[in-house]
Order: sequence, then C-alpha cells, then structure tokens
Amino acid sequence: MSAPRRPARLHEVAREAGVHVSTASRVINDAHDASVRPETRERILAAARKLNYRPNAMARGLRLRATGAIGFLVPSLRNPVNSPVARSAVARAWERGFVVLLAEDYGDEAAQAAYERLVVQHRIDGLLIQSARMGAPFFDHFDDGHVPCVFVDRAHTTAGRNVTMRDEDAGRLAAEHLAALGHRGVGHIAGPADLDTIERRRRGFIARAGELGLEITVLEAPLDERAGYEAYAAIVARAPSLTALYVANFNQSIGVLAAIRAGGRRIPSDISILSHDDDPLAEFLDAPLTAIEMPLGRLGAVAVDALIDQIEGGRAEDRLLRDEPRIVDRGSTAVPRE
Amino acid sequence: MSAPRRPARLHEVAREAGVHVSTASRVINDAHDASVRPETRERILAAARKLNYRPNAMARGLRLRATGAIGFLVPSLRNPVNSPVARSAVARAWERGFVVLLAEDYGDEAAQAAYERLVVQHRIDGLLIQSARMGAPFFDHFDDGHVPCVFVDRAHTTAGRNVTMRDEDAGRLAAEHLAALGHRGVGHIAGPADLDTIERRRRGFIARAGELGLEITVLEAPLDERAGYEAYAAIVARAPSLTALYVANFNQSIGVLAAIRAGGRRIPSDISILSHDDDPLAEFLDAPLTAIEMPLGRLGAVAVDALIDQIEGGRAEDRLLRDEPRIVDRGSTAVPRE
DNA sequence: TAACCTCACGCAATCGTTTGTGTGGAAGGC
DNA sequence: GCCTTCCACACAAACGATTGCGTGAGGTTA
Repeated sequence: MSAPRRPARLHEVAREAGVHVSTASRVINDAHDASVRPETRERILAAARKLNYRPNAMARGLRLRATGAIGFLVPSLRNPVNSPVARSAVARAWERGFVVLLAEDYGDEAAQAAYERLVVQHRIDGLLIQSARMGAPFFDHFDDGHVPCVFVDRAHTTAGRNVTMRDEDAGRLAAEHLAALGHRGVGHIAGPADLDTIERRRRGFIARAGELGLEITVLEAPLDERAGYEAYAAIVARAPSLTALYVANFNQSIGVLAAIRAGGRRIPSDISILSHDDDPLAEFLDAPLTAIEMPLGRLGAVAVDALIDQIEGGRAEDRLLRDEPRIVDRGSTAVPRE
Repeated sequence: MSAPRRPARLHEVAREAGVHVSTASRVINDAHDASVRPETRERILAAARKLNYRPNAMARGLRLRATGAIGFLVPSLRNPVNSPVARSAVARAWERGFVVLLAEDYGDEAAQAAYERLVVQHRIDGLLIQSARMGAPFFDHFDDGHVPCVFVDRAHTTAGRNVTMRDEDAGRLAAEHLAALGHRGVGHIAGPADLDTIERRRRGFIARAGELGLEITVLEAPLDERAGYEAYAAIVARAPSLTALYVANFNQSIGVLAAIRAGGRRIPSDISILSHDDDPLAEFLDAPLTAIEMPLGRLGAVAVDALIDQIEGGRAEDRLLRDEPRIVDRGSTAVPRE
C-alpha cells in the first residue's frame, strides 16, 4: 500500500499512536528525549512512518521563528563564473537542511525589494549576498548585525560577515607570471572599481608589478564581452608597446580575444593573454586561454557554511578561502618576441 | 524618524488604530472592503504605514494554505542557455508577487528530495520543472494533478501543464536554411533522446530534410563542449562528404568549432555550421556562429504565468510560444563549395 | 502509612493571520 | 414609539507545530 497522498499532520500521528500531540512532537523533534519511554517512542515513530508524516514548514516557521530557508542575492545569472558558486551554494544549503530563495539584484531598488520580501516578511533566516556593490546604501540594512548575512566575494565594512578568496594574491600572481616570462610592458583590463573582488585583483597586480619594475597600464571596463573588445583597442592605443595583458574577467577575455583576432595579431606570439577566472569553455577557444583559477566551486559552500553557522550558532567570523590561486596554462601566454 | 526595526504585527497596527485585529486584517487584505467605514480604513492604513507593517509570510501561509512561493527545478545552472530562462522566470515571479525557491536536479534522488522539501512540506504553491527527463519515474508525482506544476520546454504526458517553444519548426527551419544554400549532405548532432526539446528539433529536422530530399546523418551526443568536439569526428567519419552541420545545442557547437579548427578546415567555406540556441558569446568566436534563436527570454516568463494562473485560477492549459524560430546570420553558413 | 520524588505523559498557551458569525447601535418603516 | 434592517465592527476559532508546566500513578524513604 502506498503512502497516503496528503501527508499526515502531527495530530493524526499522535492519535494513531494513542498519545498526545505534544508527546509526538517531542519524539519527532528529538528522537533521544529521555523523558519518553522507548516503547512509546517506537509506537510514535512507527505511526509517523505509516502515515508518511512530514512537518508543515509554515507552522514550524511560525512557532519557531525560523524558516529553514536562506536567501541568495545574486548579481547576474548570466555571468558564467557565478554558476559554480551558485551550484555549490545551493547544494551545500540543501545538505544542511536549508532551502534557497533566489533573488536577482538588478540595482538598488531590486535589492530593496528582495530585502522586503525575504527578510522583512520572515521568509528566510539569513541572506547570502553575492552582489554587493561597494558602498551601495541598501547594504546598510545589515550593519546592525540583526539579520544574519554573508557577503560572498565582496568585502563589506562590517567585520565577521565576509567570505573572500585570495584575489589580491591572484593579482600578484598575474604580475609574477608575466614578469617571469620576460614581459616588461604589461596591461591590465580591470573591472568597475565598485566591485570589491576586482578591485583587490587590481591592487595586487599593481603592487606586485611595481615591485617587479613592470611598466603597467590599467584600464577599467564593464565585465562583458563587448566591453573587453573595446577595452583592448583603448589600452593598446594608450600603450602601443605592451606585450601582455592581464584581463580581470572571463567574459572580457572573450572580447579581447576577438579584438586581437580582428586586429590580425597572434596569441601568444604577438601578445600574451592571461585571463582571470577559468571556465570549461576556455579550452575550446581558438586561442585556448591561460587563466587564473579560483576556488569558485568551494566559495559557495564555504559561504553557506558561514551563513548557517551564523544562523544556528550566532557566531560570525570572516572567512578566507586559503586555496592558492593557480595558473591553468593553455598556452595563451609566452615569452615576448624580441 | 525612521521606521522601527522590527516590523509591527497586525495586532499592533490594530491597537494603534483603535480597532480589532480582524478589522485591520480586512482593510489590509482588501483595501476596498465596503463593510468598513472609509475613515476607519484610513486610520488603519495610516497606522500600518507608521508602524511599517509587513505581514508575516509564515503566519499567512499557515492560515491560507498558500505560501506565495514557487519552486524552480532546474537541470543545471551551468548551461548558459538556461540562464535567460531562469532570469525571466525569476523576474516574472517577483512581479506577480511570488518568491522563487531554487533546486537543482542532479538525478532522480535529488528531484525526489526537492519534491519532499518543497511540495510535501508545504513550502511552495507550485513547481516549475525545467528538468524533466522523459519518462523519469519521479514525475509521476504530478500526474494526478493535485500539485500545480508546469513543465517548461519539456512536454510531459499530462495535458495542460506544458509550456513549449516551436522546436520542431526550428528543426524544419534548419533543414530549409541549409537546403536553400544548396547543401545536399547534411549532418545533425542531436542530444540525448530523453530530452524532449532536443528530440522535437530532431524530428522536425529529419522530417523536413526528407521532404527536401537531403541526405542526412544524425548522431546523438551529450550537451557539452567535449561531446560536441568528439561528435564532429564521429559524424564526419560516418559521412565524409557532408557539407553542413546542424548542431542542437550551443555548448556542443563550441566543441564542434574547436574540432573543425583542429582539423584545419574552414567555416563556412569547407563546412557550414548552424547552431541551435543563440548566446551573446556567439558573436565573439573565431567563427561567429549563425544560430537559430529561440524566445528563451520569454519562455521563463510564460511558464511562470502558466504556473501562477494554475495556482490562482485553477485553470491549466498547455502553452506554446508562437514566436517563429529565427535565424541570426553571423556568417557560419554559406553556399557549399563545389 | 504518610510524605515525597520521579517517571511519562497530557494540558493549554502561543506564534501572526484570516474569516464566519455575533452584536450594539443607529436608521428606517409603519 | 416599536420592530426590523443594516451598518460597522468585535469575538473567537481555526491553520499545525512547540514547549513550559501540571499531574496521576507508581515507587521509595522514614
């Protein structure tokens, strides 16, 4: 006989087992509660199985003031580098018994709407924020620390709520890699300065390039293909002699590739390209991209752990993924031609 | 003075306005309720504004047996063609006052877990399923029609719950486009046969190709770059003389491109490539891809509308996006060389 | 055997809303 | 002036679970 369609309420389980609903609740909630006789416990558990009992999340949430849900505010579902983060975040949340509510942050009013619907209406226990533009006024909501939240990959002012990777080291690594190959004039296509991650990469790159005596040219551009395409022309115009380029973002790199191709130059013989962020696609491009791989697959999981620890334990601490940024060499960087 | 941190409960609004909580509820719930005096209504609304009232979603859900949330079961967050669908679905759901719970379908046990957590525990009012593998036993849960759901881009057996695009027409269009250019021997790299969308494209392509007298070769392959890469070699081995290829999926196309490049052939002079699904990336590849564009951006929204109409109105009807599949010509198809 | 303690559970309030039904008072009809 | 009607709101019971406290039975101790 299959389980009944409508899952039973606790009340019915209790009746089936011949006990009061409160006793059933205790057993379901804590199977080791010493204050209930083993034999009774078994009767209740058997009844729950038989009737296919499932707690009603709404009722539980109302009573416990806890929803078992977290919100995930994501900058854009389009950017492919976000998807491994999202995947691992969702997977980890489910493992830990939480469901995930998704909201996309198109701008401050969208973020505000997400805050209203998710936090204020008590739909979630905490919020994972991947989209914090530095200084956006919206994020002040969280400064008082009353709403559990985690800023993933974007350091915010408030301590104890940030999960980051070694972006600055990635920037330094980029400078080192290109310098080691013998490049002297190196360009960096960075992203908008209000994105913290990107900003850290830039800082690391500039600092290390300075130590190594490189002549660098830095240009900011939006994080999409077209912007990368145009940025290439712009940066070459500013520094015609540069022999290598560190590009802050995978999408931009695609555009840069196209621009170089259009200009008739060859990678890496005419110019070396080092991309940030790896993607399975990189291998199949006409110039397979050498890229700095970041632990994106772990980022989401670590962020979710930080958030849930904050929700359940009340402890908040910044977390840094210690994984070394790693260069995946696919041949788009080489010794400069001289 | 700023709004108080903790949003007020209805009870407090009522006290502030000097009425009973039930009256406040009626006003909040239906601002046009004729059974309450305009002056009282105003007092209540003013109090609600002053105290920054927000209904508690848990309490509401418990009482109404409706959560204001929908679930979104997605096959893979990695595939870029899914992201416009997801974006538009989430955006439309938010517009219509619903929040979205995200679950990823790694396989039947994951789908089962999603069903348990979302549907059985009453966390959602309906489920959007983008991941239905044809014939997967899990989906029988929905056959009885008790759980509002919509199968997006995957026709299921149950009538009234499917939202699809004109995939069969897209397949036909592919055959026509290539035939019109003068190709005779044409290959088609299709996807796994248990994916309904892909299967419809294949059916349309084969049917129309037959009418046009093309000699076709069809090969099934998984929907990723590497599979596309390998499928190219395999299909050319089977039909060395084919001059054009219709590829069922954008990711596969990337792999096909790489394989052709590796083999030293040129697009489109040696071989024409017609990809299915368009992506901003296509423009920036070394062989910008001519692709069949589907209304993916509307698909998510229409699916959400179908689901919410089903939830709110009880009416279920299949929906077909009537948009004609459209060829975006970027030059990867041409007249075959003689 | 009376007082006391512990065991193993039942009772009832509570979380915040919604909604069917009750009710006091004013208005209207004769 | 009395009865009816209706207006405009109040009362209270749900929705399904959790939890502090109460309590009867049985056992122990003095």
